[in-house]
Amino acid sequence: MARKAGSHAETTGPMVQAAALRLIARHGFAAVSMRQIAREVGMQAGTLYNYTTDKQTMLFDLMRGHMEALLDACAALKAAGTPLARLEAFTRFHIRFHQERPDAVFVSYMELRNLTAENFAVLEEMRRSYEDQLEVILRDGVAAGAFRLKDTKIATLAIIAMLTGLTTWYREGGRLPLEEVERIYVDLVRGAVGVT
Amino acid sequence: MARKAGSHAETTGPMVQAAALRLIARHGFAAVSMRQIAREVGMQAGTLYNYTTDKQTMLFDLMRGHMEALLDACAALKAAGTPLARLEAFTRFHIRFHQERPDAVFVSYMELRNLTAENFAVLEEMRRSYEDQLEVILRDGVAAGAFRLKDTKIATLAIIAMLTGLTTWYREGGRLPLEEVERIYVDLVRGAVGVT
DNA sequence: GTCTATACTATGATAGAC
DNA sequence: GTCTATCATAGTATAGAC
Repeated sequence: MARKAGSHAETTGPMVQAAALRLIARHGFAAVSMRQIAREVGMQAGTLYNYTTDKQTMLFDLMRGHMEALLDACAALKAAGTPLARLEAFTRFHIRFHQERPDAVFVSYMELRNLTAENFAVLEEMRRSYEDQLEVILRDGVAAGAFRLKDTKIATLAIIAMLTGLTTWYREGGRLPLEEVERIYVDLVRGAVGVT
Repeated sequence: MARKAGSHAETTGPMVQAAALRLIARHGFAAVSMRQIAREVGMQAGTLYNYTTDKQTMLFDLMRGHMEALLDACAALKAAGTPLARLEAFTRFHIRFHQERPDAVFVSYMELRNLTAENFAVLEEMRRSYEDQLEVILRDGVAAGAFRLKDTKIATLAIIAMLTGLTTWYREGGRLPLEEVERIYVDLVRGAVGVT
């Protein structure tokens, strides 16, 4: 099949997504215009509509893509070993995954209110599904007598908030290497679940 | 001093602030128009400019007001007792203060990127000052041999992130009363700092 | 202090030529 | 697939009457 002149769909699509993600993370969805995104990619505003039906869909696709990648990567974690070992693996996974994509994390946590009700519901379901992965570990640990927790649901939310908070301050090349930061958070999490 | 007809500065000013805070928390700063805020208060858009010089100043004043209230209330905490007692007092204070003002918290954490560089710097300094209150407690606890922490700075940020995360899910009348939720978080924090 | 009216700029999205 | 041009609407902010 011959390609038309000026046709670059396979590379341009991802470029549009990358530009949108970066600008939205920086300035917020409502503050970023389609013209800005187009300029960033080097095209005219109208051309963007070859890659998305509208601005809302653009945001939703970015956020869904991030959550899908998160769930896929999390599912690939081997759920073997003691609850403590699994908790450690989850902690390190969460830190690494989020630290590698600060823009997507930022957008996924900050722009929920700019989604339509339907799109919001889809993402909420995915978020809940991710949280469940951690809660199962916590429940297993409590059942095995390894963890001491009053409420595994609240502990789940508290731990995820604690770990995700890292993305607001950690920058590569800072005071500590990520390896060391990971170890520190693992210790904080171990303590929080009552491992002594 | 006679007041002009239609003059309600003392009550209208706070009403404008309250409407702006609520709308911005709901939809985001960039997504809310001056017209919307005016409509919420029951005035015309132009009249808003009797209460603020511009939209940016309006946002900044809201955020600064929140941080000032936070720092004042935190300073009023008696810094007495053991490090563990002070840590517990800080934990309960942070939870209560944030839970009472979900809109202000939301705005203060989400709209930093919509501030000018100068305004941002002011708020960053206030935030750092608040974090320092907790870090002093953690350092004292480590010095006294009561806490076991590898890095008090990271522990400070981790604990604050964990506690603030509560505002994203806690709603009055939910599964647990705030009193109980507080107790659970106190336990999580105690564990995180290595108190057994 | 509030209103109406308006200046000026920007927005999301579409149509049609190439 | 991209561009230019455009539509219809909405944005912040100001001026001047009352």
